[in-house]
Amino acid sequence: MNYAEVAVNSPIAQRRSFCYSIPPELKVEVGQAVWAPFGSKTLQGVVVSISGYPSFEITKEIYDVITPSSLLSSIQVDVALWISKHYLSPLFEAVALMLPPGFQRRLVTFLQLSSDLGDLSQLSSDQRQVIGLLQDKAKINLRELERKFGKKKTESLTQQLLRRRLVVKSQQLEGTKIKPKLVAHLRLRIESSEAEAEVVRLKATGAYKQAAVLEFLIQQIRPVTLAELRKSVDCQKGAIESLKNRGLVSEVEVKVRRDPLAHLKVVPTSPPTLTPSQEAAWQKIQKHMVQRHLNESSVFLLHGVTGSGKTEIYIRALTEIVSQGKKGICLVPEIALTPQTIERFASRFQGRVAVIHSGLSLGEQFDEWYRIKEGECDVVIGPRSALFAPQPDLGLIVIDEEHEWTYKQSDKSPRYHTRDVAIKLAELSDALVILGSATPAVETFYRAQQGDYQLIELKERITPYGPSSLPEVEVVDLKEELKAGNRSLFSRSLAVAMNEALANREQVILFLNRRGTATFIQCRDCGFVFRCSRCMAPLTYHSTNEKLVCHHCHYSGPLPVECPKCLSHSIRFLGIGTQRVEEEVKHLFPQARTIRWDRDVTAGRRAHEEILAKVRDYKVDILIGTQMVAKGLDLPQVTLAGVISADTGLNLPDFRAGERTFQLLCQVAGRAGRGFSPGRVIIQTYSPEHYAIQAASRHDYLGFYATEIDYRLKFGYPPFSQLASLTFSHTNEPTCFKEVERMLHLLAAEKDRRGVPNLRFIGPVPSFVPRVRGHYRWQLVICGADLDDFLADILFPQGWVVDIDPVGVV
DNA sequence: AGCACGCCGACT
DNA sequence: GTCGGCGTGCTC
Repeated sequence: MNYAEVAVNSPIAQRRSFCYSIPPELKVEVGQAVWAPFGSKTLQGVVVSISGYPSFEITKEIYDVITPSSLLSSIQVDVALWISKHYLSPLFEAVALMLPPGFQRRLVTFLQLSSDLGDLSQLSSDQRQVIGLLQDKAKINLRELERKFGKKKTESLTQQLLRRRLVVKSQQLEGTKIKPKLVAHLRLRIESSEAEAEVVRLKATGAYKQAAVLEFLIQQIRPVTLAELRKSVDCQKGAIESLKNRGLVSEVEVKVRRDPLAHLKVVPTSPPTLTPSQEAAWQKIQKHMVQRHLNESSVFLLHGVTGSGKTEIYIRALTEIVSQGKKGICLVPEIALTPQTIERFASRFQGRVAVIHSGLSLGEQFDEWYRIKEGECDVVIGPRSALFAPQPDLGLIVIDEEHEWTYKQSDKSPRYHTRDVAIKLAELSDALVILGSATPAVETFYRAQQGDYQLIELKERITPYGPSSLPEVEVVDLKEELKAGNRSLFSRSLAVAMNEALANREQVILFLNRRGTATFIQCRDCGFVFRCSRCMAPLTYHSTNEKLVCHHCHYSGPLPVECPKCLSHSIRFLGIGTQRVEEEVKHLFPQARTIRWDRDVTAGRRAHEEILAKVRDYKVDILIGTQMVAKGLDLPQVTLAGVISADTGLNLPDFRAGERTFQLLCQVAGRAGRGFSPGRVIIQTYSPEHYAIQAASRHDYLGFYATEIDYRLKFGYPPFSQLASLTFSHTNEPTCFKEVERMLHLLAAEKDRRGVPNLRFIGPVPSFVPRVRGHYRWQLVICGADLDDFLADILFPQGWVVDIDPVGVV
């Protein structure tokens, strides 16, 4: 008898697997999806290991397999186990990252009348109503009753009726959400020689249309769709019908692939010639790819400024791995997953590219998943989730813009970091990793300096017009502007530069860092800040509908006329939004055509594309936007980039604030001057002496890194330690605080008991957003050398969110 | 999350 | 006495 360790889809299973015996008639392997009895239900699960001995005294039998073969490779299973262990996430959630789209199906509970209806007297009116409903419908979904009576009420009602044996419960599996797409195709039902004879006969009787259809089908090797037929043959439905009726052709349902790239016009391109600096970088990587040296790291950090041609190196490396009979995954930030990027890869790996992103329909995702699993894709390209594509024979993982914070999944469990999981996956697959960035994360660069990764520099910047230097950056001190009596959003330098650019018919980007407190509203007299009553987050003013909006819970309310605290009417919009900037631009430069690019404007799916096209086609002079404009845009005509205020991000209570600001400013600086004319960048700030701003103005990554790493060492922050953020949320604030205190004492006691050195606790403090949807949030941060072992046995009750290696506000 | 078991109040 | 309330504990 064999036994399987199964990760079951139950919230109580948490980080454990459960042991089941494998009935002899079932063929079960690691990575396979199975139905397993669990308590009173049957749940979906995935086999994580198989052994000849049970790990539990009383085991139940696996009920059935869900799929005939494995869905996850054994390497993927190992990665899931690692994710669950390292990020303290439920095992099934880690496994679920790698399951095909739409895999998870729930059990639906139904209620129906029992066969012998007993005593119906002495029932309450609600109970009688339920019986009445069941008499009408025979079977009723418990969810429907919940909608009618509410959750609590339904529970007691059903329990009463069940106990009286008036009704019985039954469970049924929710229908599949996705099916392979079937399309009607036409094919010949007779031999082609017979069909030829038929054509002659049809023509003789004057049925030219039918004859034409038949002639067309004779030439086809495989069944064709009606649409394909109509492209070549002009025919009506009647002609096809009569051919079908006479048994000459038949209609068959053929499985077709929903192809997300179908609309792209992909022209095959040949590799461009590399610049000398690209060539040098590529030689180093290629040498390692062709002949691996065991003492050299298989992780590369490709450090190259914006526009230095990193993408071409990725493509060369992917091509090389494909030529070795292996496959690759290329991860890009979601925002960079534009049609241009996809086209570029698609044209180099003709028909062998799979794209995964949130914009795809579930059906498209499903089809891509199985196409990848079948080994039909040399390269999978997508955002962080593409790392879990079922790519067989994985040889290379590329992570572009490695420092991007969106590579960390923070909003839901598992709270994994794509870079760290990718390195783990590569290690288990014996694959290579290329991390690329103009501004590598401090942790990454540190590891490269330590020799854990191979550092490859790409120094030269190239544009479509040849090599170019980085734009000249001017830092403007806003304190000086105030002294000079300039109260406008634009410093004198920026205003002059904008005027010049507009006069030369050149384009301008205005960048706004809107994180933190950029758009709040304050009373001028008493300093009262308008906040959301549910979340305590500062409210944002939207001039389009003259309303205040909470960006956390989407509360929306009218604009107040007076301060609720001091009744003053001097209410002022502090901080700046893109709307405010646009208004001021329109006021100062009435002739300029402006466009805003932020989350509010780009609600639609194609909005990004439309805005980009407008800028490309010179329909716009000034582009105003938030973080989004800084990322991945290649707009050759832009010669001036202005940062309205570099400070907002600097003042966040986060040890990475400096790093984040530096990265953003470098990205903005990289936007200007990618074309013909040299670019120019103006950074406005109240702290011009700050090292992040100074270094960014000199395009000096190494200078920034040197200062930053000293600071990290001095305060014991990563990479010299590991962090974990523990957040507890509760509707009652004292309860919330007490629980966090309790946890702190528990952890401190555990630290002493085990004698763990170099472990410190920060907090308890209210979270950066102290209240969300009526829940108070308190936070505890742990900083230590190795948190995996320390946290492994700590029990976190309901309401705790544990984020290992967090990014963002810590 | 559900469902069992188990221990106390309002009834036949 | 019993029916039925919901507190505690378990699910391979």
